[in-house]
Amino acid sequence: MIRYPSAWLQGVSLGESIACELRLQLIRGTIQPGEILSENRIATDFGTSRSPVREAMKTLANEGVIRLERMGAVVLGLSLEDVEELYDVRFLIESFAQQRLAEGHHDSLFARLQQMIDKMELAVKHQDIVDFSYQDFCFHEAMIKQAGHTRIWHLWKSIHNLVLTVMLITTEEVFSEGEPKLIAVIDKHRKILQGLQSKDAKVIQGVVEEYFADSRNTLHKSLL
Amino acid sequence: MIRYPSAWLQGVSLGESIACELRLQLIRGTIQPGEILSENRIATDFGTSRSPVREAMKTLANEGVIRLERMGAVVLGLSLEDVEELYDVRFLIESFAQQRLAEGHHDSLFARLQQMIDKMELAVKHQDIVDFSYQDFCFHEAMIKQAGHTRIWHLWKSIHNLVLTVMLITTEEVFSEGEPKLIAVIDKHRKILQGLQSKDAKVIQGVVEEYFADSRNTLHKSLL
DNA sequence: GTCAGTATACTTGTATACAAGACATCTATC
DNA sequence: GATAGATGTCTTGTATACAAGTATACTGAC
Repeated sequence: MIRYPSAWLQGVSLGESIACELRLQLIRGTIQPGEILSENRIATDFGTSRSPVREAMKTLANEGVIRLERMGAVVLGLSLEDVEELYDVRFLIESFAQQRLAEGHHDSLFARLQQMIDKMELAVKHQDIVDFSYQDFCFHEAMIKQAGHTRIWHLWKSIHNLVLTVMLITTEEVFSEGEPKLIAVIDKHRKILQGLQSKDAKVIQGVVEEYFADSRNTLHKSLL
Repeated sequence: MIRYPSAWLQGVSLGESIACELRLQLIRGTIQPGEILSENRIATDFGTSRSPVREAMKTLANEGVIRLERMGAVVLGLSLEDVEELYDVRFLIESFAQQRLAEGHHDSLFARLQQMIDKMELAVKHQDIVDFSYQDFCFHEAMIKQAGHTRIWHLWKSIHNLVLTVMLITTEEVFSEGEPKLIAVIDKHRKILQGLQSKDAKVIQGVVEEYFADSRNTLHKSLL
C-alpha cells in the first residue's frame, strides 16, 4: 500500500499535509468509520501543535469524510456508495465543463491533454502508479479549468483533493490488474480528447456519459 | 442597508460569525475587489485574536470571494457574472435533486415546503426581509437535503452561505420594488412545489428551468 | 539620477496557553 | 441497590507568542 506521495506535498503547509495523509487513511479505511478523532491525539501523532491539525480537520469536514462535533470528530470515511456519488458529481461538473468547451478554440488545451496521455503511457511503461494517477487527475482538472467558469471551478476545488486521493487508490488497484486494463483507461481519455476535438456538443455528451458509465462499471467490478 | 441578522449567528463560533459579516460586506461591495485584507487588521477591527479571523479567511477563500496569497488576502468579491454563475451551479444542484424527488414518497417534505411558503406570505405582510429570505433559503435547502445524496449535499453546503447572503441582498432589493414582485417570487415557489407533487420528471425539469430562467432575468433587470 | 544593499515593518504559519463546557466515573445519600 | 451530585479529565474555541519570509522604503555609493 502506497503512502501519500511526498512529491505532492512540496511547498504545502503542515495543515494541508496532515489533511492529505489523514484523507488517504480515511478513504482507505485505515482509520475506520465511527472512530473518534481528537485534535490533541492527532497533533501528538504527527508531532505538531493543534493549529495545523485543526486546519486539516476543518478541510476534511468540508469534504465530508469526517464530521466535527462537540467532543471529537467522528470518522465517516468514504463508502462505495459515496464514491459512486462522487462520480455523480464529477459527471455533473465535467459534462458541464465539456459542453462549454464545444465552443471556442482550445487547441493549446488539446495539445496539453495529448501530452498528459503520452505521460500516462510512459507511466505504464515505468510502472509509475503515482504519476499515472497524477496525469489522470491533471487531465480532468485541465478540462474543467479551461471551461472558464469560476463557480464550477470552485466546485471542483472543493472535491479535487478527494478525487485525487480516490484516483491514487483506484490506480493502485488497476495497476495490479495488469497492463490491458491500464491501456483501456488511457484509451478512455483518448476518446474524451477526440470528443472535444469534434466540437460537437452531442458527441461530447455521449463520450462523457460513456466515460462515467464505464468508470462506475469498473468500480462495481473492483468491489467483487 | 441591512446588517447580517444576528439571529443567524446564534450559537455559531466567532470564526463563522466573522466570516458571515465579512461575506456580506464582500458581496455588497462595501469591501471592494482588489483590496488587501490582513488577518491582523481584521482581528483588531473585530476586536478578536487572529485565530477566528484565520478560520473565517479560509472559509471565504473556499467560497471564492477572496484569494489567499503570501502577503495578505486579495478581495475578489462577487461580480454580476459570478452571481449568474452561482445560479448555474444552483441550477445543476437543484435540478439534480428535484429529479431524484420525482421518485419515492415525500409528503412530509411537501408539507414543510407549504409551511415555508405560508411563512413567506406572512413575512411580506410584516415587511420582514430577513425572514422572507430565510424561508426562501430553507425551501431550497430542504429539497436538496431530502434528495438524500451525500455528495450533492456537500456541494450545496460549500455554497449555501454564499447563497443565503445573496438571497438576503436580493430580497432587500425585491422588497423595495413593492408587493407584486414579492408575490411573484412566492408564486414561483408554489410552482416548484406543484411540480414536485406531480411526480413527473419532465414536468419537474421544466419547472426548474423556468424558475432559474426567471431568476436570471430578474437579476439582469435589477442590474439596470 | 540610478542602482545595490540593508534595515524595517508587516505578513503568514505554527506553537503554546488559557478558559469554558461536556462526559464519565466515583461517591455519598436515600 | 439506585440515584443525585461532585470531581477530574477530556474536549474544543480563542488568545497570545514566536519564527521565518517578503515587500517596501531608505541609505549610500557611483
